[in-house]
Amino acid sequence: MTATRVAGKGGMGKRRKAKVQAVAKRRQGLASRERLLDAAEKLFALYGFNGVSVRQIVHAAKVNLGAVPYHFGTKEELFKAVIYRRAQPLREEREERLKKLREKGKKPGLEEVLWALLEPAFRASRENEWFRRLLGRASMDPTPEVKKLLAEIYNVEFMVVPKELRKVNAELPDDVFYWRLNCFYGVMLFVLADPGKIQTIAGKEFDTSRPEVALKYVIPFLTAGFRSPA
Amino acid sequence: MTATRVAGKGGMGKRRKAKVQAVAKRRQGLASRERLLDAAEKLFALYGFNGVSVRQIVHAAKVNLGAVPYHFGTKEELFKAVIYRRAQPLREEREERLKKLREKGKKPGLEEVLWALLEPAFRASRENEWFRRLLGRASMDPTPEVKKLLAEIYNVEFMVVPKELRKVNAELPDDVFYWRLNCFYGVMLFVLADPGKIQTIAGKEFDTSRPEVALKYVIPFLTAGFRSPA
DNA sequence: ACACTATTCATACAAATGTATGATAAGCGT
DNA sequence: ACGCTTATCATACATTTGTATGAATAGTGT
Repeated sequence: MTATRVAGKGGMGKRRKAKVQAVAKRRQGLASRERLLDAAEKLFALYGFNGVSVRQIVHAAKVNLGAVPYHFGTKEELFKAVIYRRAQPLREEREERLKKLREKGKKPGLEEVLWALLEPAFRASRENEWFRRLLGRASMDPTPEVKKLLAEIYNVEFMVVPKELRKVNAELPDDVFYWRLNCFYGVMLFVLADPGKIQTIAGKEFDTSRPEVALKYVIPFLTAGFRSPA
Repeated sequence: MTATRVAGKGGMGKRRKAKVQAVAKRRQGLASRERLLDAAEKLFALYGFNGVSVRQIVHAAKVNLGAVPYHFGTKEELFKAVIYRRAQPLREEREERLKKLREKGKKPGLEEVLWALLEPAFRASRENEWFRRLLGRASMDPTPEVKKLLAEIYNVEFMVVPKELRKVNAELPDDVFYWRLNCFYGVMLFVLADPGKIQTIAGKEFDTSRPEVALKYVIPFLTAGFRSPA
C-alpha cells in the first residue's frame, strides 16, 4: 500500500502510527490535524457529537473538508482522537498523585484520595479548557456510539477511580458504596460538563476560572456524602 | 383563517389551543398526536434531540411523516410538547407534597424536603418511565435550542426547588449553599438520566425499577452533603 | 535537483434530514 | 344526508449530512 490516505473502510489507525509520530515534530505539516483536534474538541464540548457537523469543524479549524477523511477517516474516529489525546496524560497525572500520596507513609484518607482523583480532571489540559467540558458532556451523551466509546475509555483510563475510592470506603456494604459512587460520578460530571452552570443556578457571579475553587466546595460535599451513616 | 394546518412559519401554537383541547376527549382522533408524543418521548430520552430524526419518530409511532408538521409544526415544537405534557403535573405533585409537609405542623427538615422534591421527579409519569430519563438527559443537553427550552421550563416549573432547599439550609453562606445546590443537581440529573447506570458502574445487578430504592440511597448522601461543615 | 511521500484542496455524490403541500378520508353538528 | 372542519396520507423539495476522490502543492531524504 502506498497508504497515503485512509484506506477503504476501517484501515485507518495503523498507517502513520510509527511514521507520523516519529516525524510529527520536525514537520511544520500536520498543522491541519492539530487544528482539527482543537476545533473539534471545543465544538464537541459545546454542542455534543451530533450537534456539530464536520463542516462546522473544518470551518472553525480553517482547514479543508477533505482533511477529516484524510487524517481520521470518519467523524467518529475524529471524536475518539480528540478524547484520547488528553485521556492518557490525565491518567498519568492521576496516578502520579496517588503514588505520591502513598509514599507519604500513613494510609491516605478519603479526602486526599478525592483530591488526587478529581484535581487532574478539573484542571485537565492546561492548554485548553474545553476538554474537561467535553469529558463531562460525553459521559452523559445518550448516543450509542458515544456511549460505547466512553465505556471503552473508562475501562482503560478511569478504572483506578472506583478502585481507590473503594479502598477508603472499605467499611461500606457493596450496595451502599456503589450508590454513593454513582452520586460521586453525578457531581463530578455535572461540574466538569459545565463549570459555569453554577452562575445560572445561583443567578450571580462566581469564580469559575480556577478549578481549586470548585474543588474546595465540591470535595467536602462528597466527603460528607461518603461518610454519612448507612 | 381556515387554520387547518400549521400556518406559514411561526403561526403555530395558537390554532387548536381552545378547539382541540375542548374536543380532544370525545374524539377518537388525535391518536396520531398522542402516539407521536409517546414515541418522541422515548426516543428523545434514549438518543437525545439530535440523535433522532423525525422519520424515526413517525416510524416508531406508526404515523405518517406529515403528522409532525401538522400537529406540531417543527421538530423543536414537538420536543417542547413532549416536555410540557409532563412538566406541569410534575410541579403540581411536588407542590402538593410540600403543602402536606407544611401542614404537618412543625417546620419540615432537610431530609423531608429532599424527599418531597425528588420523589415526584423520580416517579415521574406513572404511564411512562421515559420522561424522567428525558428530563435528566435534556438538562445536560448542550444544544442551544434545548438549553434555552430547559431554562424556560426550569424557571416556570422548578423554581420551587432552590427556594425550598434554601429554607432548610438557612445557616449556610450563599456561596456554599449554591455550590451544594449545584452538587445536588448533578446527583439528581445523573440518576434521573440513566437509572441503569449504576449497574454499569458496579458491574452487577441492581434493583432500578422502583424509584424509592434509589431515593433510599441518594437522599442520605445528599443530606450529608448539605449538612457537612462549611 | 530529483524522486517520492505526505498533505491540502476543490469538488462530487449519495443518503438522510426537516419541512411543505395537495389530495383524500374521517368525524361532527345540523 | 350534507357541509365543514379536522386529521391522515403519499409524495415532493431544498438543504445538510458524512464521506470519497483526483488533482495540485509542499516537504524530505538523497
